Amino acid sequence: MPELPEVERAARRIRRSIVGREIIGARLLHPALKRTVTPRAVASLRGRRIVRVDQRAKHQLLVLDDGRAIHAHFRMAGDWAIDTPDAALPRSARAAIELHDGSRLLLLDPRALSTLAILPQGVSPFDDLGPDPFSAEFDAALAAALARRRGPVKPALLDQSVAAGVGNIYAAEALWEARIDPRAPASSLSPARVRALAAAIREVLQRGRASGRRYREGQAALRVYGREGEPCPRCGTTIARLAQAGRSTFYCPRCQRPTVRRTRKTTVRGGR
DNA sequence: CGTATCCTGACC
DNA sequence: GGTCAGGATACG
Repeated sequence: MPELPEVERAARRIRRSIVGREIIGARLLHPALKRTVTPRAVASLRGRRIVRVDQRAKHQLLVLDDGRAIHAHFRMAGDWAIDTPDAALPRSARAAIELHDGSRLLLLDPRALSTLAILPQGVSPFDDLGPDPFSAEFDAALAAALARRRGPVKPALLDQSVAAGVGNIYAAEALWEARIDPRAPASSLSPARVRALAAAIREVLQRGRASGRRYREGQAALRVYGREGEPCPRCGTTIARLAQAGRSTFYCPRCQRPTVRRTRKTTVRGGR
């Protein structure tokens, strides 16, 4: 379930119930996690209090009272749940953290690709992230980053050092909004197109936040993602799909041209 | 840069 | 049985 709005919601949801609580026990429930977090590190959580939950892009930090932090990343399918230690563990439970107040925080992930790490004080995954789309410097930073990329724009948008928090769905949606071909070379976009793209990224993220529920293919909030074969909501042309860097992209072959230019008399600007 | 890889489950 | 999935990264 996690694109940025889901991660934001998940962090908010657990914040209320875990901040200020003391960890009385923690368990890893999947071999993939046991490979990356030592039993000793897990044991060291006992007795620590969670002082806050930080979240930036798709990264979450459960900050502990000794300065360390539990770093969580949901990858493709993670989520949090809160229950009690006596409840039956869901099949998708990958880690369990019991709290002093009798509640239990579960990392759920049917695919088991989520990651957990225990970070020493002073180490933050946030340091490697690019600008937040809602920050003041985003537009300029995006323009600079795209200008120096060689490949197509869509994979560039998924690079978290280019735009923090943009995922596969919203990259496709934003490109549709901005009428940019996902295959267009990143460095080929005009300043106006880049501005439109930056605004479109904010718009689709905002829409995702507002839509509240998880979105699924076929939901009205998504214009192109998962809609191969359906008509483009803007022009009626059949939505196409292609793979880039191993990820599916959906786009309108008509609205999203490499460059919207006509060779009649004068260059026609993008209007409808 | 693209591709393979980590996992499991849903769907054809 | 094969393909696909909202992510990130190691590698060629």
